[in-house]
Amino acid sequence: MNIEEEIQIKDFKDSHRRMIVNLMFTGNYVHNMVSKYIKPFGISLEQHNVLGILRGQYPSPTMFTTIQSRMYNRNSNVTRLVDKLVDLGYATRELNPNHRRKMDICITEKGLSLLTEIDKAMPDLYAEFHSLSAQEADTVSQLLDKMRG
Amino acid sequence: MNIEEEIQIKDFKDSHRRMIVNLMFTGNYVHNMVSKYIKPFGISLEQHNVLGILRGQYPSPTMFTTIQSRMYNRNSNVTRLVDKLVDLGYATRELNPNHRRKMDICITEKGLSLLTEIDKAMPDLYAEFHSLSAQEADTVSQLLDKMRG
DNA sequence: CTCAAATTATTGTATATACAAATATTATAA
DNA sequence: TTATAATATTTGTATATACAATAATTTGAG
Repeated sequence: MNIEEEIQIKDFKDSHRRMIVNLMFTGNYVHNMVSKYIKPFGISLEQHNVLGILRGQYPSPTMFTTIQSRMYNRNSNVTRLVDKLVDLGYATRELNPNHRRKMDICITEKGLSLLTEIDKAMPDLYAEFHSLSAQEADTVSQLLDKMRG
Repeated sequence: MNIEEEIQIKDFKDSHRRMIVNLMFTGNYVHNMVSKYIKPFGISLEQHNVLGILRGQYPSPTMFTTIQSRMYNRNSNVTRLVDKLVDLGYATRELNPNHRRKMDICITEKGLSLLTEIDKAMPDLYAEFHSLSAQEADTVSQLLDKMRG
């Protein structure tokens, strides 16, 4: 269904407006799809995003600002997301011994196992996006990168 | 900057994963850009979205489910967004006289004026997206429509 | 007609977003 | 060295998201 049908707009004034609306709508669409896959594992998409970043540095620790700069949504409040992950036993947080204003955030073994579990289900999720070919998916990525300038 | 540099990922496993991440990231990027344009007018992007839908039906009223189905984000809680718009004097809400379980939501004159004001600033906003040509913007829209199936 | 099902809107709750202010620590410049 | 600026994290607050539960009304099958 095209974006006009999807949200019942007769016609957009120009191509850029259509694209902007389409990007916000489709961003939410994708977010919802991925979110529904991750929810059953007991964490949110945003918490999963943080865990993935921690795994990328593992076994080195990561600090808050680094996590924030690598998230899909940089407005996320990393302090509170990490709080949750620590409560759940998926991450640890301690003061960096050399720079006492920095925090060392680390993924735990339990966190790594959880990610492994979630990874197993991922192919099923990605399969839902195969109405586009790999080439078309690449085209989308290239155009989005160019759009953000 | 491409998505790998943007969120510091060395390489994605495949084209579809890169696209999915890129869509979530870029959806947030666009949301933030548009949001910052609308904020100074005293309403949120989501409230603006509702007002636009109400204007589309004006002078006919619109009911909650119709608003919800046409929003960029369908998980929005329309009751509370409309509450806010009514408080601000941009919309009215009354029981539909023929179907007492439906509500008639209408944009006010004040709401229409606000939208007109905001529209005046829009070309400046859209200009920020012209790193893509109109053809490229159309290609993005077509591929997103196809992706959603 | 009557009762169950469907529709429409509201409310409740936990989490996330957006943004500003506060706090603590480290770096730097006079 | 001391004051100032920069960095890193936390906290506060208002709004929005996500989802489930409730309530009221209308529809429709029997």
